[in-house]
Amino acid sequence: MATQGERRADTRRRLLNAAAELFAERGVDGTSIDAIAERADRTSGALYDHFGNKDGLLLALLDSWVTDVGVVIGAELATSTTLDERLAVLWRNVSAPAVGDGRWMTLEFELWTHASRNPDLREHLTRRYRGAWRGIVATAGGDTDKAGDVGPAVIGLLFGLEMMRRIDPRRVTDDLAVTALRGVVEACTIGPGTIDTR
Amino acid sequence: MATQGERRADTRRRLLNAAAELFAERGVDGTSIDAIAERADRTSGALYDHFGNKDGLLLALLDSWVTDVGVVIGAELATSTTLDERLAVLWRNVSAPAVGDGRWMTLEFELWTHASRNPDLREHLTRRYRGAWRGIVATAGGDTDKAGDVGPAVIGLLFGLEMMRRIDPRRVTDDLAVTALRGVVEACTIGPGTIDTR
DNA sequence: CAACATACATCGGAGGTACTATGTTCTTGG
DNA sequence: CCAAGAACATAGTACCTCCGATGTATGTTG
Repeated sequence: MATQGERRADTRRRLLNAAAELFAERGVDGTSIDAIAERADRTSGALYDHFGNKDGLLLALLDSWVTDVGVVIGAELATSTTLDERLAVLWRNVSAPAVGDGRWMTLEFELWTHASRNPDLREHLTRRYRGAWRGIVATAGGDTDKAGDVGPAVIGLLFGLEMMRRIDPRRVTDDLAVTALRGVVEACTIGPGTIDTR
Repeated sequence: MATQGERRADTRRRLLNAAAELFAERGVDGTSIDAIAERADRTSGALYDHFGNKDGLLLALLDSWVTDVGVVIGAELATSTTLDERLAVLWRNVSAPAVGDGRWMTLEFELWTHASRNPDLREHLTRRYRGAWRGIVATAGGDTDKAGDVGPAVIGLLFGLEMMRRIDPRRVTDDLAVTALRGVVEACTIGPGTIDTR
């Protein structure tokens, strides 16, 4: 019934979903092409026809996640006014993202690790993160000279806090995250040692 | 000439060094037991006799790294007085550690990823990080109620900043790191919104 | 120097891996 | 209705992997 294009798009979704699940469960290296194809009710031949090889699948998966999460964060930021609210939005989308059953950051770290040894993947990640850093400046920072530094600092803290939360969830509360994030934003946008009480 | 114990200790060191190199180069999953043994000029039989399996080797390697880096950090902290100096010490030992030719954090992230799917490893890491968090409180924090939170926040920021630095080294300067770390310390130890200019 | 222990090597089974070349079925434009 | 090709399956190659049972040389002890 479905046209060829529709069927192809469906299998692409199936393969990406299966890969996301298995990568999060067993890791990228621990997941075989055949296992992904099997969970997607397809065969390895279809997978290679779509993505070429394992890295191609990784890149495609990465892109699909980024657009999904980006859309959610953008929508939530649009309805928030204060700095604390915005920081809470960022943290919530890292610690308990609406998309992907909490598999996002697991996958993100995995992709980062892989990128540190794969030039193509690394270049891709570099572009992504630079975009995210710019978004942070627009979201949290003012227009000071040092405001540019707030991007890597905030994203870094978000990621690092999530790592610590995975180690000990009780110790990394939402309040702690927002407090720490505010500290970084103030330090990076206003300058060392002086802060207004608002 | 050497006694049995000395030879065994030497083999152990060789295997650990080989594993550290290969894990950093190709990743844990990308490294075979045979490759480790070969680089150490031993065989897989010796490796199994020493560590039982790959996870045993990982745990042993983890312990050796932690003690090494811990000693260095401790020594450097002892000779530093101001908060900024101490934070700079922490950052330097993360971004350019004296031990391991910069392979430490690569390995640390790898181990973290592995631990997220291996209960034994995770428990091990949990204990390690809790110890590190306590060390941070003693190093950077005062004795406020919220001072306990400074541990996960500072370690998280250190790790996250290093992740960002790997993506774009020029954007994450030492000054940025110390500034951001100070912001987190102040926000977590003193409380929200108010900071003395000293 | 006999009796034993230690430290490591050898060898191989059983299975998994990424990837490819070639089929097969179905859609679709003319 | 039919040829062209898209979408996927099949079956295979060539290789690598962990792991352990067994063998052996070296060290140590009574």
